[in-house]
Amino acid sequence: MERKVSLSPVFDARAAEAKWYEFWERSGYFIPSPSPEKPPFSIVIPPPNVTGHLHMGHALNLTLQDIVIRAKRMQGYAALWVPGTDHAGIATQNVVERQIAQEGLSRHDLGREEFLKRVWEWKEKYHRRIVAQLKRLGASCDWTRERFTMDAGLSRAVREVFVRLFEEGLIYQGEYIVNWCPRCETALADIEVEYREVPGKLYFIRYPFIDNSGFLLVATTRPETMLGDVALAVHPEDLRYQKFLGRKVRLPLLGREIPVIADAYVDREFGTGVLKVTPAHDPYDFEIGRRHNLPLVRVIDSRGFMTAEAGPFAGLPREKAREEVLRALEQEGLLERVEDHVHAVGHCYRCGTVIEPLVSRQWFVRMKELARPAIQAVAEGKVVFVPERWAKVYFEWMENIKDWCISRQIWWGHRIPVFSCTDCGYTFAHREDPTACPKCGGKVVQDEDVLDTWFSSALWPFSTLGWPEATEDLARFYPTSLLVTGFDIIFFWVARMIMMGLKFMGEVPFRKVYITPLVRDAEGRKMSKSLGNAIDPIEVVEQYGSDALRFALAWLTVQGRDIHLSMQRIEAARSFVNKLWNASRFVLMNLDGFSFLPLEAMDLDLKDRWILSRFHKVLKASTEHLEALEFGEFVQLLYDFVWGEYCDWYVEWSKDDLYQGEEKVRKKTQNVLLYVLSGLLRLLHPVVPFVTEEIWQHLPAPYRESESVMVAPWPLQEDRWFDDSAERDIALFQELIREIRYLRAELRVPPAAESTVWLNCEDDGLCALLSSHKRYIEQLARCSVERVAKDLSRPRHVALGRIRGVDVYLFIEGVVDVTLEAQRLAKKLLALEQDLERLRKRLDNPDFLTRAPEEVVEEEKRRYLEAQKELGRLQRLLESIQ
RNA sequence: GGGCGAAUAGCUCAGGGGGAGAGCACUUGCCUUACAAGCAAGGGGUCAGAGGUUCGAAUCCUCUUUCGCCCACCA
Repeated sequence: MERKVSLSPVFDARAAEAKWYEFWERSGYFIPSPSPEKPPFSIVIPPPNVTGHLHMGHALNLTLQDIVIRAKRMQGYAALWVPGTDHAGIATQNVVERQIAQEGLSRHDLGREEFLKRVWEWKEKYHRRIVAQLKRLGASCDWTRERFTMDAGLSRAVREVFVRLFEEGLIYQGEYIVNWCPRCETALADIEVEYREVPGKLYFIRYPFIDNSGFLLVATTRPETMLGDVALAVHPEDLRYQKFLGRKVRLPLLGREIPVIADAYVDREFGTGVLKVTPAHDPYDFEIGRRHNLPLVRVIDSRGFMTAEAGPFAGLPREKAREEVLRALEQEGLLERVEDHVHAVGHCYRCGTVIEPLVSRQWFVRMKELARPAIQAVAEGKVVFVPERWAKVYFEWMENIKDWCISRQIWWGHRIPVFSCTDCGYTFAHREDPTACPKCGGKVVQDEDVLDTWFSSALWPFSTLGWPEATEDLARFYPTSLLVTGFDIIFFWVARMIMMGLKFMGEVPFRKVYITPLVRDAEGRKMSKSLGNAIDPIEVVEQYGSDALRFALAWLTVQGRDIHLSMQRIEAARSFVNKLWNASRFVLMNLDGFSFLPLEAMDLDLKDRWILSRFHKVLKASTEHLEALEFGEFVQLLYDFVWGEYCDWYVEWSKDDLYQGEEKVRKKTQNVLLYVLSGLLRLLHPVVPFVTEEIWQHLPAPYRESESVMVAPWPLQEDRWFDDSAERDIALFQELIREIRYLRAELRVPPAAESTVWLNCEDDGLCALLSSHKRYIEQLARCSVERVAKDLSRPRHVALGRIRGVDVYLFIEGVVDVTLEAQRLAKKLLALEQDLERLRKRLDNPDFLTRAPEEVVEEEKRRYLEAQKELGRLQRLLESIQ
């Protein structure tokens, strides 16, 4: 069978990407095999925000998931990757609010229904965009199973979960102080608050006793909240203040009389040791207030403005109120001093606004009870974190878990399915929307709030598979096999999925959690739009191709360190893809007269046995790395093998056979080339799916084992191809070739000129090996090996080279520069002497001889003898030229 | 305040109890019929510092320094 192949010298990534993704999807390859004998392997995608755009973190995440899922598919699993998107409550609502703000409108102008209509429109538009971006990366998701956190099925799951938790008393409503974003105008969960160190001030304010017998000095960072003070507190054992307990002070500016109380929470060391208590605006003051039955005085409203309670400051925004309060205090001489003070201030994780702790009525989930089995499951290894250390982070949080505030005062999300009767006041959760009060038949109204977006995310691994229906998918693919996500959402998402999975499925949601590193820029800074250092993955795909990006990301993914992504690294990856492409072109362009031969039927020579040995070792090691989710090591091994062994040596040596070998030899080498290439394409396919598919499609049968590399079987690894002796021999040839190349380069032999070389070997075995394969040397060192013998005497006009066991005599034009020759050899001699010295020291140490393992001692002795022999020969060689 | 991670070539990083590695960058020479996104050769490092364990430490332990991250109720 003859094939004429003409392929461009540069891989056309763009054309391949469009062509092959469409082909794979059309062929149904992304859909897991229904065949029951195939074991299941499943991943659910961390659903990207529907209105978001793909950033490098996603690209990394998706690449790693795709690598695993593609490999598992080839390894014979029914591999399912469930795609989907998240409605991302606050984030999405904010985006749409900003958009309508450009029309001069607020959501309240539109009304709930109209506003939600706009969000849904937005969602449709951006959903298409994000899906298109996933596809460009090559993600082999099963799009027939795509889900959205607010689609009908998932909404049902959310409602089912809520109602069950409600009925079990695990969801409750209460009036508590919560983190409030005055810009988003909603409550936030504790973990949705980001604390940032900001330089601030500590203000020392005098609170005069009502009998004017002096004052207490209080330090605060938030003077405006003093308007809501209801007490001063000191530590009960603080001797400085005990005498004031029970007395009253006058609240500056407002004149309210407030008591001095004792509470152990107060830190005697901080400030003056006197704490102003503002239960309505500080979480810990709230607790103190409860303990002491103090009233709540709200001076800041839900939009961050001062309330009527703030007296003369009513209506001011909180920042302005601070200034005014300070000015007023100063005027009254009550502001004693101001100190610089750095402290952590909470910000909204969605919009960055400073959080205002406010008291409001919210829904909470009791977490302790849910957390207990989830802690146990991880402790027992039912869920394994990779890298392991993240389990510690998980435990730490879970063991100190607080109740979860799940209500949000926004419109975009799952409406809380709690209804109350306007007539009798009966409040209940319900799976369907009720038409009337079940108690009195009166009119019911639904709670206005929606659920935290993470509530629906927590159900993702089973809701996407059809729960609460008992679907086949659920039975087959739950628990899922692997979750790939970032450490930043271990609390938000991973922990909650484990809790909910155990609660509602009675089983963990995934067996393994792979925590990806963070993608940073080349300088190690977080990639962000504001820094302008973000590399847009889609732009990279446009410029370098999806394969290059995927390869670069996987290459950099090693345990225990963030990724520093640079364009240089992406270029290097692109170069590799092109290298693979060109090596394949070479193989495909040299298939004249090809016909298939099984390896067993071939007359394999040294280089063939070597490359097959190396291939099977690499196959074994790389497969193990992949199984262990060591992506960087997996990729590095293949990179080194493809470039440093297959291309640099085997392909080069094969040229003799292909260009001038007899037919039998040519066929043999064609088959070895194809055998290894076909294996490499399959090994590399999970990382670089497009280029491997493009090449695969050009492979001759039977190396193209299937209609697509995507559904080809993983290469079969066989130890019987391991051949240490061939590897040792080839290593010698490589060493020798490098020595001759080195001499030629040093002596400035014109690259086109062919050198004459004699090889003086120290034993017959070496002679036989080198002379029988002297073409290996001639091919790659551009020389003619005229003589290979033992005890060759050194001719005049040669440059001297030396590797273990072999003197190299390289014939040169004109006079030999003895000084240079001596320098070169002396360099080697020095290295050898140092080696010998180090070995001698070790062997002279009786402790080493007695305590080191025997094989180490033997090895060192062997090295010593070899080095000694080598040194002798080298010295004689050096003497002979002087 | 507690915890975690990192420090190795100019840069980005692998490795890991017994001979210092890669990519990029750099120097030199090559458009050699797969590839100049390439080929060949070369220079370059007290493996952060100090102790300790060990026959042997870049590697394990302790401390220190620097950087980064997470958690935490000092207003």
